[in-house]
Amino acid sequence: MRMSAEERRESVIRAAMIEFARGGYRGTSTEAIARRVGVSQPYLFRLFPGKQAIFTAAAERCIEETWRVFDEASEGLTGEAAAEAMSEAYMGLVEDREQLMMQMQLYVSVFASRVAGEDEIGEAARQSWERLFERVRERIGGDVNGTTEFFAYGMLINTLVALGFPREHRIWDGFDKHGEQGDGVE
Amino acid sequence: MRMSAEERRESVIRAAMIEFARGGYRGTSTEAIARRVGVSQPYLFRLFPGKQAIFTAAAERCIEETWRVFDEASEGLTGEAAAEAMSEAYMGLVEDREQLMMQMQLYVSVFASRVAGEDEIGEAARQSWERLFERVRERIGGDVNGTTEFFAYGMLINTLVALGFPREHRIWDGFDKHGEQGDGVE
DNA sequence: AAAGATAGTGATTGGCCACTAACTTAGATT
DNA sequence: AATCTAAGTTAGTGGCCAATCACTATCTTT
Repeated sequence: MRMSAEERRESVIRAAMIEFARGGYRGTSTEAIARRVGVSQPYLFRLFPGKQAIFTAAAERCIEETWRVFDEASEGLTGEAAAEAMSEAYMGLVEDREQLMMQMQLYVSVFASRVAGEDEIGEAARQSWERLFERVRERIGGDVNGTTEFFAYGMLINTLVALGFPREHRIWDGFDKHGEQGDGVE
Repeated sequence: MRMSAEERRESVIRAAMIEFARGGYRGTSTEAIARRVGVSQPYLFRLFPGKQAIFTAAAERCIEETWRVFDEASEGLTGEAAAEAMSEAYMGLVEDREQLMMQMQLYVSVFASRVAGEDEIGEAARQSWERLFERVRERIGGDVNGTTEFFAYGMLINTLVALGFPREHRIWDGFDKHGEQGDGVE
């Protein structure tokens, strides 16, 4: 039961990803996170300076993990083969929806906090995103247009999954014949 | 000052789009919406059954308005020309960010409410979205893959704008040479 | 075994917020 | 001018929630 502060922080981040993914920043109580961790609510504030910091940590972890999945899936591959491997891996990644929704929550939260005046979280998010983009680009082989297309289809996948379109729905039809055009999705 | 209930509802929806876009569902108080309308907060509950209903109305309006912009921009055009016109119009649309962020807020809220058990808002959102897709497809000329690509780039635009990447940023580079590949963005 | 440090809890608080109930004002109709 | 109706307000309530404070339990070191 008892563990080091660092280990606890780790499990808080994992729990926070799940809870924030579901409820967003404002819709998630620190109580809910603490309950999931199995720890008292006030203790969170010993591990993190505040709720905002927990969210930021979860968001950063979320993007990192995306790269981890891409990296594993495309290890040793390049070009089109790498893109296809990463696309397939991404479809699997969004399947469990926590990763996906945490991503979306991050996007809206960045905007909200920018409106509120503080853009720290946005600064961090942009950096993480750009790094992810560059890593994917490198893995694919340096093609900027191809990488952009890769992410474009990824963002559409995000939207359709978030909206709850089942994979059999005809809205997904445009993904089927896509290998022919060399985009690497599906 | 005094106006009919229907007119008031209209201005509530417009105010709600702005406020919900910034704060999301949970992060927006009915107080804030009422203040923007210039009316007392309890009066909102005479015009709408509850906060949720206000959000739903704003979300639906948001998607409708997107089509209105597409429709105007591409009137009389077909195929590639229509796609290009709509793409350009979309870049303008997301410029003022309210439309864009309301869209994103809708996506995360649909997921959240699905998790919470009620999928009514999701049902409505999927219908609106599919209709938008079909309308665009029809305007473009029936090509499913092209329409999918159109929306894919649209969703990437959403993400990059939400994250706050300025248009000069290199992350946008992949959009530049895009006409060559026949996608119609920028 | 004592002492110091680190992990963790219970109780509380001040503030916000969705929603209700009861009342008031403005405009049209007779 | 009186009346009816629809627009709008003031006051209030119960519930939730981030953060703080003061405290306890467990481990480690000497």
